Amino acid sequence: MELSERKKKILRAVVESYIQTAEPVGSKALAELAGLKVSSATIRNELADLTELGFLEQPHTSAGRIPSPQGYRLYVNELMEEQRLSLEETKQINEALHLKMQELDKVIGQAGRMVSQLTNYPAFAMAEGVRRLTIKRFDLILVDSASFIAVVMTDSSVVKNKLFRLPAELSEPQLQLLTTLLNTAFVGKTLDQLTPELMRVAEHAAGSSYGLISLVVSFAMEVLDALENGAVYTVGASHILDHPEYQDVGKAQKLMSYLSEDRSLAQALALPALEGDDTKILIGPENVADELKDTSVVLASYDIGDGMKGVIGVVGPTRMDYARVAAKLSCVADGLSKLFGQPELPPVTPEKEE
Amino acid sequence: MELSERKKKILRAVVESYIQTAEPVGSKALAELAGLKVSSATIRNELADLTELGFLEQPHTSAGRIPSPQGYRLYVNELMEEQRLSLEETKQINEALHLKMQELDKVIGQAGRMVSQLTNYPAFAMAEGVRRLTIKRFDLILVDSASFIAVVMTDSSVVKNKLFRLPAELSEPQLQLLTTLLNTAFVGKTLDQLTPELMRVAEHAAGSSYGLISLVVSFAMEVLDALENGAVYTVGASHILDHPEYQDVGKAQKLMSYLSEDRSLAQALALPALEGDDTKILIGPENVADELKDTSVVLASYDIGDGMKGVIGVVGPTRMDYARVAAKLSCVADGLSKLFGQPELPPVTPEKEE
DNA sequence: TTTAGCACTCATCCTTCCTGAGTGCTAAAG
DNA sequence: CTTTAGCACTCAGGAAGGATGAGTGCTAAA
Repeated sequence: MELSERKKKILRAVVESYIQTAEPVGSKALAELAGLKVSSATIRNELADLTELGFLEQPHTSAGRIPSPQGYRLYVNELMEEQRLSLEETKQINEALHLKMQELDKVIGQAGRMVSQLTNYPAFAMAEGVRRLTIKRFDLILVDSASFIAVVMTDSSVVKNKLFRLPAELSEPQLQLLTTLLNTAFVGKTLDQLTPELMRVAEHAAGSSYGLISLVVSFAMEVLDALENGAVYTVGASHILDHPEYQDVGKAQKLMSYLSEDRSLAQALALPALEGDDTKILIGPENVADELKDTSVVLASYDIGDGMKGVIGVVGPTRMDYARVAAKLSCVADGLSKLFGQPELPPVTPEKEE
Repeated sequence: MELSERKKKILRAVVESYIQTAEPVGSKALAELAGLKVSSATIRNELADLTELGFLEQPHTSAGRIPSPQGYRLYVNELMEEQRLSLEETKQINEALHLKMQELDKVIGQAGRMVSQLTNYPAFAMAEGVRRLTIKRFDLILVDSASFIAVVMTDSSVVKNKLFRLPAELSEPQLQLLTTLLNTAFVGKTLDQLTPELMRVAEHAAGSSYGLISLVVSFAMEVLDALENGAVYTVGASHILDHPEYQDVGKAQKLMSYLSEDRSLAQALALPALEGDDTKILIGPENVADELKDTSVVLASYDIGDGMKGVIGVVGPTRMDYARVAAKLSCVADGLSKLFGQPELPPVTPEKEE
């Protein structure tokens, strides 16, 4: 059943007023606000209908109405005006993106940080490996005679490194040998293909090198594992205290500690994120995780390339400025996609001196 | 003027009880608790003296006493029993340290995370460069024909990398040339020595390579800059909500947002951290930063080697379990110092398979 | 110097009351 | 059939007024 035009207009007014003020909205206020030329009594009748249909709720008999999750859903789907960011803002975001994106594996975290700053909500960011990753290359760099750094690069172009110290001297040629060995024996293998047997064989070929091969390969395995199981970052959790729905410290604490459990957050949001491809909005009970049943989540995903997908999102009370958040989020996601998709020219700014 | 033995005993009892319960302590409770064979009236007299001397405070006339910052100070300096961690605990911490310490530049952050988990307070971690850093080595790794990764290693053995994309093809030999050029022209230079002129000269020697030299060197400069100006990490800010002194959301929010301003935190704590070398305790108003005037900070520093010093610490209400926190903190700091100071043998555990 | 006793203070809790925003319903008007 | 005015009703939230009890300071006796 379709709602009448007038009902929609009223519902929209309720949602938007409530988003702004966090106070239940009454019939009188609506009569002025909604731009309808009817009396508050008429509005009351309509409100009663909307409540019965499940789009609005009443905190108590003598209070105004607030949107129910269903109400928000309708609003988001049909009533909400897509917010356009000004060119100015878009530009700012993109500049910030270019500036901040340093190391590839930190992109995810930075993206989260940015989104949180932009929206004033807690944000999270994660990456989902769609395919199995492999090691693309090993480099061993001598630091001094007793230590070296292993640099491991995956086929998704993430580079990680670790310092190893050794009880005995190590010469450049030895290291060269090891590097070659590593590169021939282990490159192109997925995590499961890096078996202990393989390591034993390589170890043997290397002769007596204190089990270095195993050490480095174990490190590589950890790297692959971490990447495939998608690290999650949450940023700006303290922003939830900005919103009146979390004036109750107990509530705030519950949500916060849930947000800092990166694992569960990832599980709860991985699926929805990968379905659609534009921004996705999950309102209150639509979330699978119990802890999120009365919060909303706005997600956007972007392509990192090489079968990796990044997901960024925002968590907040159901009373969230969906239009604004969605706009910003999709701007960031777009920016990131472009950042990964297209070659980065030496930027126009000629030379940065400070 | 020295306090009498009995006064000290009472002060200590007040502090310890208050640390546990967060409730003002009354004379009657103390009479039983403090193990003194005197009546509550006597205690009352002593309490009155201690209050007059400034070691205790009264929230209001008919409440018990709570320690003043001065009281905590005396407690920490003279009365507190150094807490020893059990061997079990020490071992656990050290194991966790070894397990978690992956990439060198992430050590700092991880250390903070650990401390926060261990103490249930928000923690921060930072590194202070005592001397100027230089680049030790450049590596350029070809990803595909249109992009490469620059790996930069500083003389403090931190390795950072960044992906560069290019409008045109790039061959392995070209990259080799660039690498050599970078390594001859820029290695061993401090940040200020990497002048634009130097870059122009090198650029010229490289011929037409789209200004790649500048790009890579700029990246290196950013790395040096970031390292020297000590990144700060704060972790577990949400823990402050665990403590009753922050039931007031306004207060909690203020502290939280201060904690997330990494810069100011670093400034406020860099100095004290570098002075002493064991753990250092700053109580309430002893902090320079206004925002920390009614919180306490416990700090420990450790040597990263190569002129870098790491600082970890914990922030909490003045009513903090100083003994416990200090013990854990110094255990972690010791562990880290050892980790950096001594060669890491291939650990005893023969082979980790999961 | 210590202790018992007593009057006093004051945060906290509970109850009660009041106010006002907002409702639902009814009956008249359009 | 829809809209409106009017009115009785509900109920959260704040203000005001005790009552409670933990804890104090002081005094006078041991």
